[in-house]
Amino acid sequence: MSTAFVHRNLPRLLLQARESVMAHTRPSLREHGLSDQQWRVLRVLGEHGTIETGRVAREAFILGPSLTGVLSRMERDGLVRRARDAQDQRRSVVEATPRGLKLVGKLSRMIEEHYGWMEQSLGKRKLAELYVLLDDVIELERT
Amino acid sequence: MSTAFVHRNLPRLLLQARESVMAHTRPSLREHGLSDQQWRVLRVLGEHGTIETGRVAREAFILGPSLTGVLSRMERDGLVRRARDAQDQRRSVVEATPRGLKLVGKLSRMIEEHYGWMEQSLGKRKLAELYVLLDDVIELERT
DNA sequence: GCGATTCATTTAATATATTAAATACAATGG
DNA sequence: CCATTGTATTTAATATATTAAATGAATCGC
Repeated sequence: MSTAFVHRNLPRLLLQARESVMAHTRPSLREHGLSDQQWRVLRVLGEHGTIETGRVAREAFILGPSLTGVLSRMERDGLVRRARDAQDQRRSVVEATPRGLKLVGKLSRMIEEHYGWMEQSLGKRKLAELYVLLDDVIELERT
Repeated sequence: MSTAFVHRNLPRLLLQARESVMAHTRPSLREHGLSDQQWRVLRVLGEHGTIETGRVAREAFILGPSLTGVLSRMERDGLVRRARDAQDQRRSVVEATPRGLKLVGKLSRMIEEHYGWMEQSLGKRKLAELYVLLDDVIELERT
């Protein structure tokens, strides 16, 4: 009406695209009692085994203070175990419990199937292009 | 370590890309006392004038219950004004105050400059391609 | 007109995000 | 060694997200 925006709303588009992808995954996560963040943490633990919480925060893209709560709830639910790092008492390390690991396996298979579906419906080529463009945008920040 | 993911983490990439873009805008928003969500709302109001809160929710990509709180804090801060819709008493309508509109103008100019910078550093062509690919991904959900 | 249904928004309860400040430990220089 | 400085995590306070349920108003069929 009054204010004119020449360009499209890129942050909003990225948010919408993310929601669109997660719309397929989320119901499965919820069925297993996982929040988006808990899944991100679990996935990182599945890839790395026992690791420092600081690294979990970076890889799962969750800020420290949020991670504190996420991990304690996951501990409460028997998905992870925490301990102080023996070498450096400031740090703490986390690992998935057997139950947590089982969940990662089950859900990651499901998600890989989803990628297969996306490659078919969107095209393997386009998906690869998207990865490259997103990497480029992410790189811009480091400038 | 144990679990193997063949594909890249698309939701995470989209999240990172969004953060990367917002990293430029956010400091200006905060200087003016705005949260990300408040800016999204303000931007919508700048484009549409007086509109129903339901539409604000859709366009700003904020769920109803969250919007309730966002709007009351914005009202508290003198950025918007709310009223019941005369025709349909279930709905409520919002509009930006003069102060809110002034902010939209100032920040939208700043943001348009940012797009100019992105077009230069990333390339106008690539940015356009990204828009198309994101639209495609968003379309997938409607299938 | 009236009851059932539908629709828009809000309330409630819990989880997560954000920023600043606190804590607790480690590394370092003098 | 000890005081200083730096680092990892947590606490605190407020804002937002998420899901279900409640409220209040419109609509529909009869």
